[in-house]
Amino acid sequence: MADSDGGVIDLQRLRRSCSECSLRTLCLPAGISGDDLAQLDRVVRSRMPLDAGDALFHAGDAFEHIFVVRGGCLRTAQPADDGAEQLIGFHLPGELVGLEAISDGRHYLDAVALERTSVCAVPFTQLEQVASSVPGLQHQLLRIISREMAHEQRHLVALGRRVAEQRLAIFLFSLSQRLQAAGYPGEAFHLSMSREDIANYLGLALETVSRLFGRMAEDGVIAVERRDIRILDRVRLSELAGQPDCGPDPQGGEASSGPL
Amino acid sequence: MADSDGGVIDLQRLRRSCSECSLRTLCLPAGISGDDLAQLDRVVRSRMPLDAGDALFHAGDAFEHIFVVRGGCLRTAQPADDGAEQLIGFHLPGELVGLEAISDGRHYLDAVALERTSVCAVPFTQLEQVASSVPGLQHQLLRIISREMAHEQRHLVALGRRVAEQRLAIFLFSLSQRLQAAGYPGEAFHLSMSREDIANYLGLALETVSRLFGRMAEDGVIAVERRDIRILDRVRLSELAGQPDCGPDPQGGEASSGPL
DNA sequence: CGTGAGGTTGAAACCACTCAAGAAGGGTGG
DNA sequence: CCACCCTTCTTGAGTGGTTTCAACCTCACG
Repeated sequence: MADSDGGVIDLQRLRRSCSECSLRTLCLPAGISGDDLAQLDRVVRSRMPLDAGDALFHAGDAFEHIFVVRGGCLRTAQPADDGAEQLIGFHLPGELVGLEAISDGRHYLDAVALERTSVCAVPFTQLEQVASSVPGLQHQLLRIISREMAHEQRHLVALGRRVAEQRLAIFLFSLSQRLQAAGYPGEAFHLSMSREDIANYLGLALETVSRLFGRMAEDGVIAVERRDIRILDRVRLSELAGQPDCGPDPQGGEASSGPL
Repeated sequence: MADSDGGVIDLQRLRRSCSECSLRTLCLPAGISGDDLAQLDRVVRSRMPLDAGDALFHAGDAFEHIFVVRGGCLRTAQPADDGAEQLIGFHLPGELVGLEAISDGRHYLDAVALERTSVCAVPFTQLEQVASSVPGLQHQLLRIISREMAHEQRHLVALGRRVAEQRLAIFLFSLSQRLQAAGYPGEAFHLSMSREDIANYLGLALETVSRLFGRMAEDGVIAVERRDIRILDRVRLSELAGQPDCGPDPQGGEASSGPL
């Protein structure tokens, strides 16, 4: 999703602090400044970028860090005995990964980069300590966690639809909104995940996803060229998704407007 | 789920403190004692029990409290324009409700009691304040939130299965484990939700759920009598669910064992 | 004892899945 | 630069599980 910057490893970047990060208003530092931000900065560690296919963690690994996606895209999936897996989430810039492992102290998901992806690692124990002394950080952490739950719940809504086209519409609509929130164009974007991943994510066969892309393109709702998507008719897409278009013109419908 | 105690409103009970609550080891007070627990106790408010069908909150309501189920069962659902809704979760004793509304400051789900249900209400702002001064509470709050995310993710896994029987098996298996965690028998229990709710929760038609109960009973996996369920063959149920039986005999399989 | 909500059961239609083959890149090595 | 391979995606045809529509049952309740 949205090109990670070039191929050269920029060591300068790895040292970049939260205060200089373009995602700071979305991420943990939101609403924090001065000395408090410095405290946070001291525990956050940038990591070397992951290449596509690289794992951030595996099921069974000890839980030590919360991760924040800074650029690129990750997928988390629950492996099954027979090698099958269920895709749990795609994670875009500004989003947190690893929260579900707090309670066990151990990951039960695999997290893998779908493209060149950079993340910040936040040692959980230290994060808790800083959050205790910086109420603004605690608040922002809870806000972000809540946002992640809302993402998951939209995924649940998608999977609950019986008609495959609705599921895909919800997926595309939600992805568009999340990309926009992360500062990328929401109308035209590149899918970093395969048809197979989308199918798994939506509980469909990959052939169905492929056919659906074709049909939605025929209908003029979207344009598809391999993994490049352009939303041509946002209203129709939101109708398919069964959700009010809370896009550029949020017309005050407070009650029924879903989560991001 | 599990009878809420009688019908008489026990005012004494409404004043009962966390330190006397049977759920305290599952709930926010876990690992907290003494003066810290007293601080928490001061902000937690028991509520008059809800009757079946009563709403705890509606989509559109301002978010002010986190709720903890003390007894009974709640369902949360996302309403849609056309009156349809997607069921998001069932909430058993010891579980939190309302977390997804933190980020918006507004609920977008409806929460309704499925039977006579008592809850504690925790004003969120005050909870944050106490959590700042009581690190153990902050930690426990994050642990519980993580547990709730794990519940949701198991729901995702269920909805991702293509075969209806697997979805129902995962639902029953998961419900059994959660009831056990809450201190109720996990082998035999009463469903407080209708077939329609289960179907909605699993993305199926209610007739399919009905037929599935019949088939699983024929196969000797469970016994069904109206809403009373008894698990007869836990191994076969867990196989259907596609998950190792992490029941009474957890055989050390760390990596592949799913969340609760 | 009527009534209605909730649940079961049956038959037919349909949508999505499976199996299968082919097309379209993208990468590698000669 | 082209040939080749491999992965990914598309497209087609047939099958089957789930949905839909409909009737009937059962129990709780007034």
